Amino acid sequence: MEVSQKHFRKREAILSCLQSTRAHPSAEALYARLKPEIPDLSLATVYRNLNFFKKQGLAVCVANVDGTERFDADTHPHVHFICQDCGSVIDLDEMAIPDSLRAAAESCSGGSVIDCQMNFTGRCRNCL
Amino acid sequence: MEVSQKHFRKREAILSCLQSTRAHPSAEALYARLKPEIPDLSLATVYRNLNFFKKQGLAVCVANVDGTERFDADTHPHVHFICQDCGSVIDLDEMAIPDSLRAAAESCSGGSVIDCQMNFTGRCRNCL
DNA sequence: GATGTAAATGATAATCATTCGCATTTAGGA
DNA sequence: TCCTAAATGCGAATGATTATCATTTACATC
Repeated sequence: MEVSQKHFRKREAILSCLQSTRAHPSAEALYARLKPEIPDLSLATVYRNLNFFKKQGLAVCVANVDGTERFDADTHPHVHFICQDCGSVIDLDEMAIPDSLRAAAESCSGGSVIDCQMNFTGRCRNCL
Repeated sequence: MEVSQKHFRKREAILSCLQSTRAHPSAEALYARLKPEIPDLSLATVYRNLNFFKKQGLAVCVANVDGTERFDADTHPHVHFICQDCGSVIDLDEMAIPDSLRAAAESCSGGSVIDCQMNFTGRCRNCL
């Protein structure tokens, strides 16, 4: 059991790890979280699979905090709060992005909208 | 006149270059635009001054496109459209971000909001 | 005009996140 | 068992950004 687990796909482990958190982890954070249970995991695999998930619509990059991309398995457009001090990315579930905005953006830009992100930056409750 | 210009501050040149465009340029783009008229300009100076402008509230980073930060001298929160194909960042002036959202974000998050950005990604009119 | 000082700059090395190249391993079918 | 395509590990390469440090500039004071 121990041994056979090593031979299973790591892709699923990475995806379920991303799906199990609301912390919007970076690639490095996912790697650090998985490494103890999957010792032969490579950071490159995490990056590769995150790109794969993006292409497949299983994950999105919701923000770039201090030069590092942050990911979310919840691909439904929603609002985030990003703390400039501690770098945490928090869902603001109570705030919805109305679908009407997408249509408005398309008519204003003349292009086709694929995704939307709305991020507030500031100082979070803990850092205040 | 030609010669003395070289001795004036480059900071103002960088800022006015940023203020004169709506293209949301990267540091490299600003550098390329200024280099012909200011041959002894260093890319490091562009980066340094962009950080300075951010601290002073004279500019903001509105998006990170393909790993490159894009800047705007218009610090008033407004909506952008980012083309996944050509990487252009376009203002959607017709779409306003109501001030009420900031207050809502503060009450939802419990933190203090400093800035807000709302970006739609997709394919622009030219690339369609 | 000479001088002192703090800020600004140029050039380049260093850093850090991310991607690439390639050999190896795995999964799953013939 | 053998074959093939996909997935992976490892380490090098890349590219954007920052740090370092010597030099230059602006500007006040003598």
